[in-house]
Amino acid sequence: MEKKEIVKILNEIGLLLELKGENPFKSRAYYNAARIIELLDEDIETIVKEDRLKDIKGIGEALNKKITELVLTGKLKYYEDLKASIPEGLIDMLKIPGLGPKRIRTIYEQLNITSVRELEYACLENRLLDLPGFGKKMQNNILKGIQFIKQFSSHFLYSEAYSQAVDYKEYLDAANVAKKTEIAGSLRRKKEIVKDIDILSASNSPNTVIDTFIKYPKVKEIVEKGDTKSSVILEDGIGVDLRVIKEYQFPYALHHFTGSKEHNTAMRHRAKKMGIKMNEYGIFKGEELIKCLNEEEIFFNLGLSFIPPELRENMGEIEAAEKGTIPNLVDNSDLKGILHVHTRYSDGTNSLKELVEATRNLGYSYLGVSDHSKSAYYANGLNEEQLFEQWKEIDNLNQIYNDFRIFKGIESDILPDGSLDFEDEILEKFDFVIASVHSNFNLNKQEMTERIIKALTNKYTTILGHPTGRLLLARNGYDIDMEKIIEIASSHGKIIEINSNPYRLDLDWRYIKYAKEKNVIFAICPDAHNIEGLSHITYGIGIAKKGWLEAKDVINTLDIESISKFLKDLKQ
DNA sequence: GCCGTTTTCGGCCCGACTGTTTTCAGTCG
Repeated sequence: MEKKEIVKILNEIGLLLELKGENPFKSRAYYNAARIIELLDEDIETIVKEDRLKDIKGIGEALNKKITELVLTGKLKYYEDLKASIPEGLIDMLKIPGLGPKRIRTIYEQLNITSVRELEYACLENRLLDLPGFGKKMQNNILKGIQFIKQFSSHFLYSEAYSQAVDYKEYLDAANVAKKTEIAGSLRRKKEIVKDIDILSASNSPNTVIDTFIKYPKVKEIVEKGDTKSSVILEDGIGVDLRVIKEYQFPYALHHFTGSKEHNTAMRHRAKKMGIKMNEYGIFKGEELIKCLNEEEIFFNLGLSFIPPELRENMGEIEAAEKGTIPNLVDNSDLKGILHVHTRYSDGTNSLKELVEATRNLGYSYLGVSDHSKSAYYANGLNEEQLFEQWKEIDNLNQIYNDFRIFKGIESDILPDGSLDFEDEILEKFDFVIASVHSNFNLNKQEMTERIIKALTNKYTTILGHPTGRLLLARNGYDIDMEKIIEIASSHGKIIEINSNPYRLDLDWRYIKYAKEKNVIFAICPDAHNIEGLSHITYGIGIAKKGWLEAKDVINTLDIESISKFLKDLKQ
């Protein structure tokens, strides 16, 4: 059984136990185990077969037995029984804001309601009013919550949320009501998908800040308004939380509200072991505050070097900070050039010359052009004749600039049988070849993996484009064995793309870290279809950071001479 | 259900807000 599936089942058991009203620490043990399995670099089946599961901290006798049963038989009786004992609809109810396991249990036990739709009717009939702990307001909120989840999906792309957050922050800054305001939460950690926007302000008069906060013109609904905290929903459905603290508390609160929850939990455990209490208001030795002017000093007081927000996912960053091995993360300024753009020759909207000028004006020293190949008829892919025409134009432009170089590339479709889209005599003339899947997504896992591996091991392939093929919030990636593909990329010296398009952000950062450990090299590419698209590269940088990448791991941090040589050597 | 320099039981991270109460439970982050 697949790791992903095991993780899902363990999490679901945790949830079901909560709904059953079991010991909360018991369900936490399952959540914890799910996370441990999720972060395993090694193949779970191997671990189980070698009976090493029980050696992992957090997996005891009972979980060892259950996970082993799952991995070996693909089933778990305990889970089946548990699931059968609880109506499915109760899990859906958890999506309603303000409803947690306890209240759902009450609703189920007292009113025998088993689905969101039934719950909605019950609210309209005022049947919740008589339940213990419920009242008119609660019933209204549940109704509103049901409307809300009907109307909006609960997640947003990083790029969308980030631009909303920046606008909100600018509004607050302009109002000049707080001494400091920062965007925190998953946005600060640059997660590819976020649930809401977290904003943190420092002020001695929090009410003024909150009053200003809720008057933001784009606010559609005020969900909560307290003395230090407020939540609103914006017109486009995204929720925004504001916390106001005192100025001296700002670094502690910034760390706290940046998260992740898992990182914070691990940090508090560490602090506790050192006799330090840690919360959003400070770190304390007994009652006494340990003064910190910034996050660096907080980490320092816990015996750690600074951990960049992008790494705070409890994926080994605390251990690395303890050892002083936090990587010097790649940054926008490290990039010397751009690869993977589309021009008007295929489905781009700017001319080659316009893109070259734009790239040059942004301070880069080279541009790798990669229009679609001939099979991509939907994207106006280039045939040989059009290709020769483009090469001629590139040659001419390369004569004009002495400080800038255009590389001839292609984004070649990976055909269903794994072959590339041109004959070898054409392929060998490119400076670089990006191989990407754009069709026949529904092959089974083995077929798809073999297809991609065949393309990847093609002599002329330089870069594997958007490796999982996912479209965030819209389409899951193809069914492939990514570990295997990463291993092949590593052993064949092939580059893996970090596609910076905000809908893709592909390769996923969780795999990037894994691939880096296998010595894979990356290219951070905008996949731009117009001049504005060049700026997407900054999202790719965020994801590269989350994958622990340094400049040396990224091919387009090389200067013109080095990358020319690198690309030439790859073809040998 | 897990864990152990307090080791086989008794803890397990912490605080704000809301809505319900009349001192607190539940939810959320």
